[in-house]
Amino acid sequence: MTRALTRKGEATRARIVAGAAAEIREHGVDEVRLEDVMAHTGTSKGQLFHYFPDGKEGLLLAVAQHEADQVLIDQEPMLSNLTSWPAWHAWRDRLIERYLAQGVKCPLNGLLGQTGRRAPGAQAIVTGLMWRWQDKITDGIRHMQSTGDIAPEVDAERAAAALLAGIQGGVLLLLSTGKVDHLEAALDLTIGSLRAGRRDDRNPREARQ
Amino acid sequence: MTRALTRKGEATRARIVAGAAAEIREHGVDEVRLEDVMAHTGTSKGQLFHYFPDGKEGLLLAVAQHEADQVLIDQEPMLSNLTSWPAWHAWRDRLIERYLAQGVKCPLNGLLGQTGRRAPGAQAIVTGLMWRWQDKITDGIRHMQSTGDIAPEVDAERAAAALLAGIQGGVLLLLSTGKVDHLEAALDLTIGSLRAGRRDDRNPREARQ
DNA sequence: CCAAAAATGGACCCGCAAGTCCAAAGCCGG
DNA sequence: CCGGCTTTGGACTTGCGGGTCCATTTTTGG
Repeated sequence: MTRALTRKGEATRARIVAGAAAEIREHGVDEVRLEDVMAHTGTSKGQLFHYFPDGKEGLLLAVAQHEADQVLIDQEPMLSNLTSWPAWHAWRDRLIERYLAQGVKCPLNGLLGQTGRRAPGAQAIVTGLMWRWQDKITDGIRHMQSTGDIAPEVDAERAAAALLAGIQGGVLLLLSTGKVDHLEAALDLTIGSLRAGRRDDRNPREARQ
Repeated sequence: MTRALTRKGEATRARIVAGAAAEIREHGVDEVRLEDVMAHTGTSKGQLFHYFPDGKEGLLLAVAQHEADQVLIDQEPMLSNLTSWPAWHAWRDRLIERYLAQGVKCPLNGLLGQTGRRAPGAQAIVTGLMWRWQDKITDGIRHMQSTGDIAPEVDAERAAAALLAGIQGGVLLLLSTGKVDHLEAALDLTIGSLRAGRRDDRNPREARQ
């Protein structure tokens, strides 16, 4: 079925995905025309539809997956080794460095806001990315708890969720304000709070209507 | 100049903006055609271009401003009166309730990801919204410091930035996962951390390369 | 070296939706 | 009640860009 790709074909397909991804990062999803991708990758319309029979839809989906994977890869090896405070801060620095460098050209932005609405599968890709990301953070917290660096009362799942939210929001605000301040603040305060090792995690009962 | 609008004209213009906003919330920016807005608001193409000479661009900008204002209005009167812990939690509950109800239909999503790229001015609108939002939170923190409910060493600006980031990320994750967990976690942990009233805010020097 | 299959190029089609235009109402002040 | 405005309606134009098609070249396996 899916196996009918020559070595050369495989290469071309990859080139298209990478080129389209770059183009999208640069100009945003709905600014990018198939023609742009063709020009940027040195391919013809025939090839595009040869490798992506579903047209733009399919291509976008492939790009989405590509970008989602890249997000986590860019955080390695730190993300998978959150086993000491220096490691955590190295990860923090990597995140800030990466997003600062990337600036406004955010694949996530395109993924969520735009691709999300279009391709039904893109939603799943983003969701999957988020869960994988959060799981990695959770693992890190659990490991720190096993070494006694984080208080055992902390709800690892929940703390990871909050941290991930801070990161996403920080990046979002970087996109609109152009400043990393929010990302830095969110990372530093949340990690600092873990480091202080108390249970901030108060059960949200009282004010519930 | 800008004054050539009858009472009736004013009403029609407002009707168009409100209708377009609703339509966009429901279906997303780039799914909405002028024709949809016309149908939904009982207007004709002539009127659209009469009131928005810049066409879709201008209409989108007006909608963006309308939605941005609404975001803050929806948090009142809580947001402007973060003067006690119960008030803070009432605000928290309002936020969660609002975004839970709204679900996937997020104006921000459209604003940032989509309108942002298109209209250059939309970026400014979002940025303005974020600063106003953050300022309100900062005021709340400062007030709590004045009453001794939050430790004076806390950097109000920075803490507000982190909290805002958590909120934005929480909403973003609500959009992709459909769960409020992240928003809840971010709010509860960050507010809880303020309430515990220590300086999580450690200077991020050490790990800096 | 030879089919068969895959890879490539690019001309063409076609629908959609933004934007234009103007003619017909409706409203307003004098 | 009149002349000129704003307001409204909707037919028409237009260009863009995704998708189709097929002819040609290259690769592959035997």
